[in-house]
Amino acid sequence: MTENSAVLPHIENKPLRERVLDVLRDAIVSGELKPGQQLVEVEFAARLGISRAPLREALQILSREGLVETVPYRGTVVRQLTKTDIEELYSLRSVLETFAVQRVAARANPEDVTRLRQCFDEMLAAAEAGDLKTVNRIDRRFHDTLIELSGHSLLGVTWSTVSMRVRQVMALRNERNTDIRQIAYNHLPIIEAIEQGDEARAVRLIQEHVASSGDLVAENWDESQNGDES
Amino acid sequence: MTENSAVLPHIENKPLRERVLDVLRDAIVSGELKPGQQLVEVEFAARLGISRAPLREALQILSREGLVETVPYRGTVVRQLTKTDIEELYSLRSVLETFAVQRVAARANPEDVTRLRQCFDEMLAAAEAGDLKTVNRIDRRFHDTLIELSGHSLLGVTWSTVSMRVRQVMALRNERNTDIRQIAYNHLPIIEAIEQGDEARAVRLIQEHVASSGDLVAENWDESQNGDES
DNA sequence: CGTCTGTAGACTGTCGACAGTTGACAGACG
DNA sequence: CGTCTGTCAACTGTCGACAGTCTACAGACG
Repeated sequence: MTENSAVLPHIENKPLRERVLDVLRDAIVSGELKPGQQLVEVEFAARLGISRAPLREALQILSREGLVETVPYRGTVVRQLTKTDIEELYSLRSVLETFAVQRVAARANPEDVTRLRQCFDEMLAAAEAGDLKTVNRIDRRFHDTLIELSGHSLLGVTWSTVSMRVRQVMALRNERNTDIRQIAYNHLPIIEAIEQGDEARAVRLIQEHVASSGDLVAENWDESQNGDES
Repeated sequence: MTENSAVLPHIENKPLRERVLDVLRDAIVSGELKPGQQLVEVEFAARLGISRAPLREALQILSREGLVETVPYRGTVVRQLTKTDIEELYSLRSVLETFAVQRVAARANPEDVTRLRQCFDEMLAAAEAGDLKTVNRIDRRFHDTLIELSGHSLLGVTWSTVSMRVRQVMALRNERNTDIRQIAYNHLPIIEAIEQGDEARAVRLIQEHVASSGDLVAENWDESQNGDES
């Protein structure tokens, strides 16, 4: 070991399947690949400049995550999202976040609260600037942080699947521009309840928070909006 | 369509990866493949009489399910189970089952109760006969049924992952022969609470039920019991 | 004309071979 | 002797080719 400890950028050498996975996942949750669209292996492999093997391995995982649906000998399709799917998604999300909030509020660690407050501040700033996209990104970070702070790694991996699909729903929904600043302020009481270690109130607030956004999306969900491929 | 409607047995033609998946999953959750054991692709492909491609696709899924761990270029290993893993597993299990019980108790459907009672009866009969293996199998079925009756398909897929890993823990634990008949009787109050639509009590009972079995396993968990390969 | 059967095309499923990466060990060098 | 540098064997990662399966359509048959 020499004394040379200059910080060099890490050279990524992830297997192709992982890079493909990231690309496809992102394309699906961002709504770029629309529900119902066929994912023909030879076509996509060519488009990505790779062979079918790593692509197939990535598709297996996406299938397991519920983002695509694979029927043997028939191919892979981006999963359709029904109203029921969305209701289930948000109800499970509520259950998972409730669990996380319970654990975080029970500890009421000041450092945790600081991190959450930081999210809130940034979100508010973005809201003042009218930057909806950034607000949404920080909103995601807020909830991801909540899960992370629960210190429950299994909850973390479970959450990541649910979270991705929520993100997809957000990308596909009929834009419903509520008061953007209100979105930010909705998070404040949750942080305060956690800060005070008031578990019961924190739980009630997070449930209301998730339920209201879930209801909003579900009510205005148009089953037919996700037609066919582009 | 002719009038010939004789019921013929379905010929299974599942892709190899799915059959391989079932075989490997079963081997892992039954404890046949022990934590820490290396899964060398060429070796297993040869042992199963297939090529590496479908095996690899199956391994991707097992990895995503948390049963194995894959490090790029280094291979796949059956995942180790730490005490923390077990605590997380049972706490998440409790959360998921609580959610399911809430939904089932809220409906308090008589048919649902009948199905649960049937599990109980069979479990009791097996317990009287001293057949621990059957008791465990029906115990699994009881809890699976609870989830199924919740009518929440996303909860179902989430449960199946957790459930599998619980099964693995059961297979690997230091056998702790409690009163076998007591296991069966523990389920009865839960069923009764559901029958009466007493959501709060049903929730409390299921949480106690899961927590007690979780604690029992976690307390007696010996980290070193899962050494190396056979 | 309606129904069944055969065929063609476009896919997915599977395979065997080759390329790339890793960790361990042996030898060069100070 | 301790450290660094090749080299090697055992794997995993990736590829292109072939085999198997499905759907749709066209033609035979009553």
